[in-house]
Amino acid sequence: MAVTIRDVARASGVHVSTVSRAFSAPHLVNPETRTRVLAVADDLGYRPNRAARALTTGRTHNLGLIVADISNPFFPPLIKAAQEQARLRDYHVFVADTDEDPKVEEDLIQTLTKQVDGVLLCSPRLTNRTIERLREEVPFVLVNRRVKGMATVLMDVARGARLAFEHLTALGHRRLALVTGPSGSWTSKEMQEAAAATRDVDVAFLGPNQPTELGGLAAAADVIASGATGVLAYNDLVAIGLIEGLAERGVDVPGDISVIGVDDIVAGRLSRPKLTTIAMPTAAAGRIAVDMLLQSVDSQAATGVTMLETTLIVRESTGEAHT
Amino acid sequence: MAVTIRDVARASGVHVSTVSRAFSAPHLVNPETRTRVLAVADDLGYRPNRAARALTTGRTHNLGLIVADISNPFFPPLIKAAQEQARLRDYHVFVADTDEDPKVEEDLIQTLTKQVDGVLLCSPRLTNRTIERLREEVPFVLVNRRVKGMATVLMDVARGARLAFEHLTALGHRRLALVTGPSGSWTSKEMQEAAAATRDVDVAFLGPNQPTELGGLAAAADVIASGATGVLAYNDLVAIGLIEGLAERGVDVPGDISVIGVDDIVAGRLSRPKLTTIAMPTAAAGRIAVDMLLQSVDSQAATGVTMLETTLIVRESTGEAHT
DNA sequence: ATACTTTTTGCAACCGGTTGCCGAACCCGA
DNA sequence: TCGGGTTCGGCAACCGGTTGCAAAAAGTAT
Repeated sequence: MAVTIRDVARASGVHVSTVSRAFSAPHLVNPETRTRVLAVADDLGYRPNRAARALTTGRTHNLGLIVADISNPFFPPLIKAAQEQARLRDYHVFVADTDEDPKVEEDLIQTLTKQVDGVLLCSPRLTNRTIERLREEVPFVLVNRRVKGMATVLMDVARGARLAFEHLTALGHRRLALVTGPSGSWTSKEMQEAAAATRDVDVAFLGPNQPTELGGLAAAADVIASGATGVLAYNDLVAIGLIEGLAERGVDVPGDISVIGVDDIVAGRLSRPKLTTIAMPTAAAGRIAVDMLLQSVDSQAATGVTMLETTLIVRESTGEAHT
Repeated sequence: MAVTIRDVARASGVHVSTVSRAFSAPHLVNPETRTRVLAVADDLGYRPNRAARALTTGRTHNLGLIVADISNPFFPPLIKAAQEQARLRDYHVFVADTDEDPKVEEDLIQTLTKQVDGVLLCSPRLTNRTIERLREEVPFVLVNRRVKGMATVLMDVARGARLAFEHLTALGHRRLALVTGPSGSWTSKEMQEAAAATRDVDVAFLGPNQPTELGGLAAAADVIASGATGVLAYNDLVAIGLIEGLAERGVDVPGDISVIGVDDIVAGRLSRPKLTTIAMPTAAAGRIAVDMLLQSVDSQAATGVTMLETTLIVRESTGEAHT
């Protein structure tokens, strides 16, 4: 059926091992022989069988990429970048979606483990303990989650949150709120810490909430009840939902309440009012994470933390407080 | 290192073939033996090596899923559903993104081909000829694209478009416009045909456009120039961008112009005005496509067309024409 | 020309499963 | 107790590559 290495060997009058080496260890074969073999291989349309290769080398040349929810616009740029980077290194990527469910997440990892050389865990909801257990089975790189001793790519949300709160206080807001995300979220925790560290103003914690528009919609009542006039939302989706929820209750943004999101998704740029937000370098995170992962696949040295900068982008959803 | 089938065989005092059969051909082994073997396997933490299995069976138990752009909110529900369905059948899914580029798309298919048992092609931008050539190499199922003799899942956009135009004319609009998508798009073509078939009203074709908010934003000028008061956009993203573009030019939706989108993405439900749109059963499409694909992987019978219904959802972006 | 390297190639085992074939064990009825 | 039919399990080849080892070839020094 498919053309194998033996077909190529026969057609070019050399042993299969020579063909194999022509591909995977060029320096071990006479350049002349090599070009001939390659020509024949190309002629026959030979493509190495990755399953066979995986069997002997123990390398599948596949990576796993696990995200909480593909539908969240935060992830696609990261996924795209990761895939592109992986492709450059001749790796393929399995993308899996956990539906924000830690149990699904663990299952998924278990299943993937045998099929991939490494796993990228984005914003995992698992406990540290579980992550540490799982790391025994397969190399990991974490994105947006901190576990001691593990390779990690972080985006500096704490700083972003600080910028957000400073922006709000500079506008005269004195009662602030933080609409948090899911409970297992590192991002959420970082934001809370940043909030706790801001002086001279109250920051109410409202949550946990689903990290979606619906979550924001549902949080609108809480926000109003809290009396806050400036709020930082877990992400843009939540912010957009929140703004909608507030509008339904006759509260204007930014007239009555200022809202800041996180992620800088495209929808935020086009919603009305345009969303003030903290931009996250997701594509860079994806690329870097893949590089770290491949590195730790080769050498067992799988540590190191990369911190990426975030930026506050001021648009229309924040305004001066009415004193 | 990892526990293999031979370890299990040794530990349970049977031959490897028996262990193998205990897993993949239960009826060929004594129930008693089987349970014992399974117990031992479980005890040892044995997991079959998929690469090894793939080597002998020729089945990788992987599927490829190729989409034009993961960032387009239209796809994630489809991807999720497809993955879930695949997982139920013990298959994994490679998701790949072509960036709307036919060349990347072809490359991707070529690379994936050897790694998967079948490929799901969503809204491909390739030519029919190319698709027909590629189908020789691996089973395909197409989503949102019609190529004779190939297994296909379609969503009835033509009918949806008809409903949209009827809705607009019923509101009194007499000059309509269709903001089309990319040139290779089947959906776009269907919409154009539906437009051409509507009687008693002009439908101007504006395009091609990028299938994103930016595309819609850019199309705003054309729409105004066309003098249309009712427009159907290629998808919700385009519609949202268009509404924004119109707003920037002082044109109100739905006051001055009515806009209808396609896909019913969440953002449309939360944008202002809430988007009137044609809902697409994307999750169902993903599930069904996977089933068709797996079916055509087993038996070579790879044909059949499934057409899924679409629905018009009227929200706030359409209104009466001012006569 | 001989001995000794170094490069190039072939040989064959191996990775971890699957599967066709065959014999052993077991069941049944006569 | 024996023949015939099932069921069960073992044997071994095979899938398509990779790789350690050794032989062959080519190059170098003496």
